[in-house]
Amino acid sequence: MARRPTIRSVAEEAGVSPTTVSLVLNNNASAIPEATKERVVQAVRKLGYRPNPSARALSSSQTHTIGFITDVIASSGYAGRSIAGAQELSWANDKVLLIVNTGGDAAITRAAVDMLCDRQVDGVIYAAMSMCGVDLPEALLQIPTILVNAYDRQSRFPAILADEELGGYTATRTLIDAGHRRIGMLYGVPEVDAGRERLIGHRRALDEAGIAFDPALVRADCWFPEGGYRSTKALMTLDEPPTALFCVNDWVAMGCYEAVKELGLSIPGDLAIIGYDNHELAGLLRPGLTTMQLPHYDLGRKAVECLLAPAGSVAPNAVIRLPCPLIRRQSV
Amino acid sequence: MARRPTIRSVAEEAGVSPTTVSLVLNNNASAIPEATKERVVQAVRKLGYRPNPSARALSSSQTHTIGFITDVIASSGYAGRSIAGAQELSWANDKVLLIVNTGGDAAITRAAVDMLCDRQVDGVIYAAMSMCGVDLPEALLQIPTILVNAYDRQSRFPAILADEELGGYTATRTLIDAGHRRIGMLYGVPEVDAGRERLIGHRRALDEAGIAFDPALVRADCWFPEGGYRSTKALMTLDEPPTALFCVNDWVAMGCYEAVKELGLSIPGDLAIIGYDNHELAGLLRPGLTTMQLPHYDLGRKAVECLLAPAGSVAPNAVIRLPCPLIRRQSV
DNA sequence: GTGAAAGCGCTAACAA
DNA sequence: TTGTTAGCGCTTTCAC
Repeated sequence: MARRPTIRSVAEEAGVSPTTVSLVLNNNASAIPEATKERVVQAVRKLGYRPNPSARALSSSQTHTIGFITDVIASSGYAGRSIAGAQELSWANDKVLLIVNTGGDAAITRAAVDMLCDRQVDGVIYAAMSMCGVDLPEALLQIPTILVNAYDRQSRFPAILADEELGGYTATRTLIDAGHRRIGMLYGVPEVDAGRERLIGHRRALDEAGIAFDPALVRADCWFPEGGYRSTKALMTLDEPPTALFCVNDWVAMGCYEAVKELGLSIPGDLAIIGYDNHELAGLLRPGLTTMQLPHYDLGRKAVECLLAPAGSVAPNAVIRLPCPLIRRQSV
Repeated sequence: MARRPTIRSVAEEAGVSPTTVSLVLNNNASAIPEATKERVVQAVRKLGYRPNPSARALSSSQTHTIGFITDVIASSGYAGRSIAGAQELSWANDKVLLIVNTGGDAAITRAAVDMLCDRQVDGVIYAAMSMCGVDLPEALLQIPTILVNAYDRQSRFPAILADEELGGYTATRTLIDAGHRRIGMLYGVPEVDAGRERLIGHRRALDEAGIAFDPALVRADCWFPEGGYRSTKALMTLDEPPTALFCVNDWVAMGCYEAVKELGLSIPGDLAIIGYDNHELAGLLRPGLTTMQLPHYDLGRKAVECLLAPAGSVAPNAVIRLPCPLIRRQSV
């Protein structure tokens, strides 16, 4: 099998030294005349030369590689989108992603971090599948690190998060702008940070519009369709039922749909509904579900952007929040 | 910042040469007495020595890295599961996954393959998100390559696929075993290979049970809930309606559920339903949807297994089919 | 402007 | 059984 050309063969072909070739290829060739450069470039092309990354890594300690650690690859497909976002921006910058999935296991996480240190990655992205606080191994302090959809309990690393509060605000605001004044919220379980923040945003929108918050219109314990179904039935039999509902996620919204249908009401005529997550089925419901989209792709992309930024330009305790776009369909 | 220990420092600490250390660390130490080995191991531990992968790669041309190329990271989350499967088995074998997403672009695919060659990966996995034939760059012939959820149009690489035919058979067989004789199928669009194969399996199960195939009970053009809804309504108003339905996917099954509910019928009493895909919502439906699970995780795992197997043990034109497990819930 | 030479940390052929 | 030596292919310092 034909050996690949080396920098030496290129140098010979161009009639220069390996140093010159290296200089030209790495854009450190400010002092080299165009003519020489051109000869080198021609030789490279002619031989089809491609530098050997291992050799480059050994002598420069730069691998052009970014480690991407995930805790749990949820079946939801969200992980995939963050990975895609990170991968695409990496690719555009000639970097490549090294992936490890820890299953949430602390020992594996430690081992993964060690492995990434060994491999001299340029940076590490730690992505959690459901937003939460995490404790990460000390060793990560040696490498530029950034968290996605998670925050470090000790604030040692910057975090990129979806702006859930703003999302909750926007969702409710959308309902208000559509003319609603009696707006309920099917709120998730308190353990989930995201749900809590969405509720805060919901209340802010209400306040801002001068609508008194009515605890009777908020139902907790909704996370799956079943909960949405039950809560909707309960709310719609109130003396003064809501005319619009903000659901903590699309699953809950699906439960609403079912309840509304059974009650013989119509969406959005009798009840406007807005969800959260832009689940793959949201667009297939009848009517299409208006919802807030989690910016997983953007989170991954932003993480790489931060890693690529000049050292020090992102404070270690920075928290960057990315907006959740509103996906307008027909349910509001 | 303290430098990492090198093999030399370990050798000095242990009072041996770097060669000896290398031999011990790479299990080529058959000729080295226990006592010496022990000294080396102690020194390694004492110094916290970890070999430098770049250096190792440079001199051995082995990177312990597997390239994983995906075409489109679908929102369905399936990509994530194949990646997880591949990653976990890789990890268990001290290998690591390098990920590239091509978005289905041929130029990017070529560039990705070149990059993986440059980086001297031990092997390449090409995973497509919906099962299909693909044309891959020539350059891949130089590296052990295996396809997941896709097959090479020129049969140059082995492929790992879900056994859709067997899945279709098992689904229908499940219905037959539950006592049904009039079994319909809501069959997908003909362009999708998977749907066609599921239909073939369906007919085989019918044949085997001596049930005549009745074309009136098969409806094409179902892929989303809407289609399932319409087709179910149509089938259930037949003179002799089916007592069971095999849906080409869970989305279609969801449409069935809605139609059945509207018709005032019950599942599985009046109509048994079995789906395909084990969508994340399948378990949240009432009643829980019995369905066939796509073995994405296993496909990824199997791919790594093949790559790790001794060279030549997997024929280049091999097609390995993995079964889709039946997920029993309450709809049959 | 350009090149020689010394590594980067490890492996492996060969010698002892 | 162990050590010496010569690379692996590239970067980078320093001298010409």
